[in-house]
Amino acid sequence: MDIFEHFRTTVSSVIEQLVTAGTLPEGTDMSRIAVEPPREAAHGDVTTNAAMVLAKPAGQRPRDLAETIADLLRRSDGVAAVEIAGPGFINLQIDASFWPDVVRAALEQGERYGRSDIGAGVSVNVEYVSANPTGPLHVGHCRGAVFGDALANLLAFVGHDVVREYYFNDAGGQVDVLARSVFLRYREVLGEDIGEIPSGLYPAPYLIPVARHLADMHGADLCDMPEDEWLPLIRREAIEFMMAVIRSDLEAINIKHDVFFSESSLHGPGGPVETTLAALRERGLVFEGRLPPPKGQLPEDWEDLEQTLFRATEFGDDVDRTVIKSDGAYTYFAADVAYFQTKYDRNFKQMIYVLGADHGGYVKRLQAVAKAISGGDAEVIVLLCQLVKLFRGGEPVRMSKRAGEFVTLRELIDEVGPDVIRFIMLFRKNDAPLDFDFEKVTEQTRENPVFYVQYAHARICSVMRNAARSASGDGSGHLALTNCHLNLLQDDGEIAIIKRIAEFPRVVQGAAAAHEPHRIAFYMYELASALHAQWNRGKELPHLRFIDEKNPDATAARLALCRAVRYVLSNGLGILGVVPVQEMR
RNA sequence: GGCCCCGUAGCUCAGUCGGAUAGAGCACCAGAUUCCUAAUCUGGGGGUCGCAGGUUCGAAUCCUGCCGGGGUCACCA
Repeated sequence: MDIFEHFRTTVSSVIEQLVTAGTLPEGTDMSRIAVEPPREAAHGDVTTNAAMVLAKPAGQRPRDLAETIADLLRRSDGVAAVEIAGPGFINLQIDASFWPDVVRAALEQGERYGRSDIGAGVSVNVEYVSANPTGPLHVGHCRGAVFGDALANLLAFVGHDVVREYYFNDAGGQVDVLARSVFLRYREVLGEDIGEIPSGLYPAPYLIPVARHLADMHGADLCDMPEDEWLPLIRREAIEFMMAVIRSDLEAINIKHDVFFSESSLHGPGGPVETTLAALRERGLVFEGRLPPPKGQLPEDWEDLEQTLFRATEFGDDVDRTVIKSDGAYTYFAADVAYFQTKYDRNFKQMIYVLGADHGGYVKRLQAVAKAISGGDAEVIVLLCQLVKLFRGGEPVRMSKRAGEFVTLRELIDEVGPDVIRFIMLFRKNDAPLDFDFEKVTEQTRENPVFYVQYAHARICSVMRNAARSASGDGSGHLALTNCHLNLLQDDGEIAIIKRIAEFPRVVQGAAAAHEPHRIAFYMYELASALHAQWNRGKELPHLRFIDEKNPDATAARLALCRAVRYVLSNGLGILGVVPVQEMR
């Protein structure tokens, strides 16, 4: 039950009548016609700009054409009144008999209400987090993690086949540094005095447990090995250990990936890196060459070296990108190219990369790769999350990554809880910066939107519990609720809630199309607001209370409405990955 | 210097593929609880949508230029 879809159809059929009548030319473009909720409730329930958009092809003034359209709309089903306003808006007032259908649809569809199939047939790969396995996740990873997860939920909700993917760099210098750092800790665990951790190695103590594990398994054996023997062994152990830590941190904020993709699996003889680059070389897109010096300030140690390059400029990038360094090693980007190829081979049509704002420079090269490999068949969508600034009581929290001092995601979860983190992170557009204050977000105050929305859900649950106990409320069963007299819901506040419910599918589709899960969070807030407002009206006007023992029929209808709201809250919070709590005390 | 993002109420932010009188929370002021959870609600004041042009029936939204803030800029991961 999407009323806007319904009335879009109504408007379309009216336009077709006008085409048949010759008022409008054949093949009139209807794509610019909007059928949507007006910004102001006073303007009716549904509004369309059709007359203004079609005025030119019709050769009429907007308001004159609006009159013609309005006349036809007046005769359509479900339309109670039609008004022309402003420069030519056509405002529809929906027949009161329509609203019960909205509630009924929400109840019947329940957990499916708001879902759609607009994404059917388009498989999407959403890659997010993808932090290196060299340490636990910290707050810097948090926003992208939550955003990516909610986006994946959202896309799945509208019918996409979604795979949630984590790409981890287990090849290259960083993980060797990790292994050496662990080796040092290992010797420390065995009783050796290692002194200060040399610069260039990871100083933080989170590696000690890995070292202890190694000591348990191997005793002191590794000390006697040459580096080229212990390094790969420790590296493997350390990566496995860190990935386990990362996975469990992610689970603690309700995030689960479908695929953990290893960078090193791309390397090796005959592997994707080799074959992908070879194929591009065949096409002349990978070649030996030199790069112009970088613009602006020239780095001290810049040298004009011959490298192996990917011809990114042919696909819209600013410069060609190195795939094999002057020392013969592959760049990280070379693995990226091969990685994209594997995604493309897995038949994804959209590859979404959720990255931090500091990776903005990667957008063009990733899109260039997509164009080169898929020829435009698959699309790379890069979504950048702005950084999060941490505060405590208004004071910035200082972090120094070099000294190993940073707030880990785990600490954040332990202190404020997953729901607060997720909702706050999603209650903002992803490309806007975010200040996160430990103290403010844990206060259960009115300025905390998480509790506001959860409270609405808890309130409904409370009403249900009370209704189940009282004589009038035995109709908490599903069928009893859908068969009750929903046309008794006539109070302005009740209608306002129903209108919100009616918007949900549209909001979900808009949010999905724009890749903006925050729209769901704001919608949740508005729906909660409508519910709280109606609750409070019952204080002054007892006959409007959800449970009115003198009026069992109205009570049954309102319980049905509550249940519908509960489904919407629960479905929406489900997309955000926030738990719809049943009780708050 | 090149590229990307941001600039909306005192503060933090929404603003639907361009729509009507630009919205919400906080803060401030005035109210609401014998009664379904006051973690709630009702009312009030508060705006040069950074600036200047352009596109059109119509611009916070699209285009150009400028101002201000942030990010990023060969072989690093």
